[in-house]
Amino acid sequence: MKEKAVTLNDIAEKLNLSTVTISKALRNHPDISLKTTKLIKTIAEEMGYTPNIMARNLSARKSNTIGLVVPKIAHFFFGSIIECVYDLAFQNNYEIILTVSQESVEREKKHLQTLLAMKVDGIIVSITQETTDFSIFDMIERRGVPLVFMDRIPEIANGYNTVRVDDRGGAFKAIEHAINLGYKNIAHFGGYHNINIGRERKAGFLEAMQKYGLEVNESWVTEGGFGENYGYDTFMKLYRENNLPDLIFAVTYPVALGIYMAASEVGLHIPDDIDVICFGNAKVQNFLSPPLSCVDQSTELLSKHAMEMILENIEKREDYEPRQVVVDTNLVLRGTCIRFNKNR
Amino acid sequence: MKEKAVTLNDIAEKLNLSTVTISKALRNHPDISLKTTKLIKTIAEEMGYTPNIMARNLSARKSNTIGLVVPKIAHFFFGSIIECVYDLAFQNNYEIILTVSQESVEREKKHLQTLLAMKVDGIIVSITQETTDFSIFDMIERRGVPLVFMDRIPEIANGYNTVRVDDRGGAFKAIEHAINLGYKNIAHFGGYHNINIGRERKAGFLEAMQKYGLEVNESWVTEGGFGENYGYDTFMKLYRENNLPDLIFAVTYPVALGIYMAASEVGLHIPDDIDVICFGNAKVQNFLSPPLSCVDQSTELLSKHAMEMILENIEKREDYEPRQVVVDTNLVLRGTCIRFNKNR
DNA sequence: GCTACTAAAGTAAAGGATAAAGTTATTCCT
DNA sequence: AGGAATAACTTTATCCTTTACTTTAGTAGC
Repeated sequence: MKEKAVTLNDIAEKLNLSTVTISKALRNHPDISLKTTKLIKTIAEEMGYTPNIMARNLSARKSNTIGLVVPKIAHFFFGSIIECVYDLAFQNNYEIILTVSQESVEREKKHLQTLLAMKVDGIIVSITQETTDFSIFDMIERRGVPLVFMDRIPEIANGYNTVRVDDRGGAFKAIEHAINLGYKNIAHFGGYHNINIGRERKAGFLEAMQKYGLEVNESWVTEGGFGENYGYDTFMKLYRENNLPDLIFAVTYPVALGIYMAASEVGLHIPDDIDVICFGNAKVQNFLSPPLSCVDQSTELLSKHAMEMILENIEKREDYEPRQVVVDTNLVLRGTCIRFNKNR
Repeated sequence: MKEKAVTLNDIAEKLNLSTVTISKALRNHPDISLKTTKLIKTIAEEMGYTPNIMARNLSARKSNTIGLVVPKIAHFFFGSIIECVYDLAFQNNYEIILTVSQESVEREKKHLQTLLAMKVDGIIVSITQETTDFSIFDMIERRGVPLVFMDRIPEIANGYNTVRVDDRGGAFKAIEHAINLGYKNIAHFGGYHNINIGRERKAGFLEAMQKYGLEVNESWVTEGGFGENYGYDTFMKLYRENNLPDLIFAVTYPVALGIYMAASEVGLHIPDDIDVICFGNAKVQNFLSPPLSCVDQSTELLSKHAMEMILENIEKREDYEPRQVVVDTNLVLRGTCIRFNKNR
């Protein structure tokens, strides 16, 4: 019933050659004559040979595999990142082992250990919101496994490869634009501070406000995560207190979606009654009404840099010096935050 | 500089025991006394031992790994599927090797070969829109590798494990609901017919129309894919021809998004001027105005069945009989397709 | 005191592929 | 002709772990 897989040995026996000759021929090794190589390849194809990757990796001490650890999948940002990374890996003949921490520190640690055990050639990781113990990363370094932090990076990342978005600059860009339109009463629904993206986006917001001498209303600067509920609840709270700003800068687009929902529920119209802009781009923003403006962070660039770094690090090994890359942002203006309504 | 990984042998040498004893102890084999087992585990921990999964898999002829092939990642439906599958795998101590075909037949084939080469214990696959050559799947079967088709399944799936959504029933449910509201002029922006979900959804639409004796306007039943552009373009075409229906049933939610965009562009209001309902649920539908009603297909159920089948198939091997599972759908009513506007 | 059995460990081989070093046979150079 | 260089293979060792079988010592039963 079950067909046994064809091995190098099977081919070798059939052709009365040694296993190694087969192996070399299939890898186009110059040791083997063109004629023999051709013959071997034909027969291998005919017999339906597929290499045993486990055996190959074990023997070659190289897996052509990169581990990827992300906190979430069904999320536009990470979905795009993953897609890009997979694409680049495919182009470079690498396999990706994707693992998902679901924002859980224990899972993250377990996944990293698994990746080490699988002998991946390198690891790209976006840490969870709560990662505070970095000993595992030191261990990875000591093992000599190339490592790149992407987007979500630890506080002390010196000596590590990092690729991140210019969160602070992006936030600054957005707020500066809003201020130039005439906005003064600006709120920031911010993310958690223990993660760089939360801190930096807030910092950019504050920087812009300060630069233009605008007062920051404490009750308008909140901290509460990255999800729809947070946006919805915070908006509702301010609405009930009759304390709404003119513009809200949301830390992520789901937070902005929560705001859209709340606004529509209480009959306030965006962008006339209250305006919104957010950090992070997603396709759906085009289909909202009004289409949501945002600070775009290029997942392509992020992924490209991360892959380039990891591949270079894998190739050069000891001779490689870790780099810190910061990717620039773009302000994408659609139907919000494009004019200041004086009659508010 | 680089720390060499600790192997069973290293522990064995340190303790003056044989490698096998260490291996057995770490796997709680009854051959080894409790005392020795404890000692070995302590030392192993101390030395920072991590098993070499390549070697283990090679030796044990089992990888505890399931291959997953999907056409897309950054897509709500597949994103959710993947997330669910990963979750279930984690709970069952399996690893997932995810590969993405990007709707390309060649990539799909290559990925399947890679998964075979990696000696995964089973494969779950959602085929591309264009997969017509199924010989590779026969090969997988002959190799005795458990296989489950999920959501997107081949035409002739007898003898294979399949898990799919009741596309026809779901479509029927939606159209029947609409007809009961009073709708008569209903269009269907359908998907490609060479894939089951395209065919079946259309069949459900036609079935409902026929059951209630409604005429099907040929120019309202189109075939063109699953993306935003298709929805947008088709709507615009009908609009220019002054040939818009009262309700459009979109084959996917991106198609519906395209319709939303087009409608807003030409100043038509949903759901009063023209109404929409679609197949497929996504979080963002709640944040559109009006919130988009749809036929919900449970990714949890789909994934759960697929994983259960593959795990059972892996365990029972030869004694296993392939199953065909059909998952039911739910009509989720939000802001569209909830009343029929007579003044149209 | 002898056989039978069990507990706890060890030995050898297998698993499939690759790296490094070794073997022929042939060609080339002077 | 003698020696080096090269082409085309083969041999052997290695990667690390597991499986199947064997050994050894000690205990129980009669």
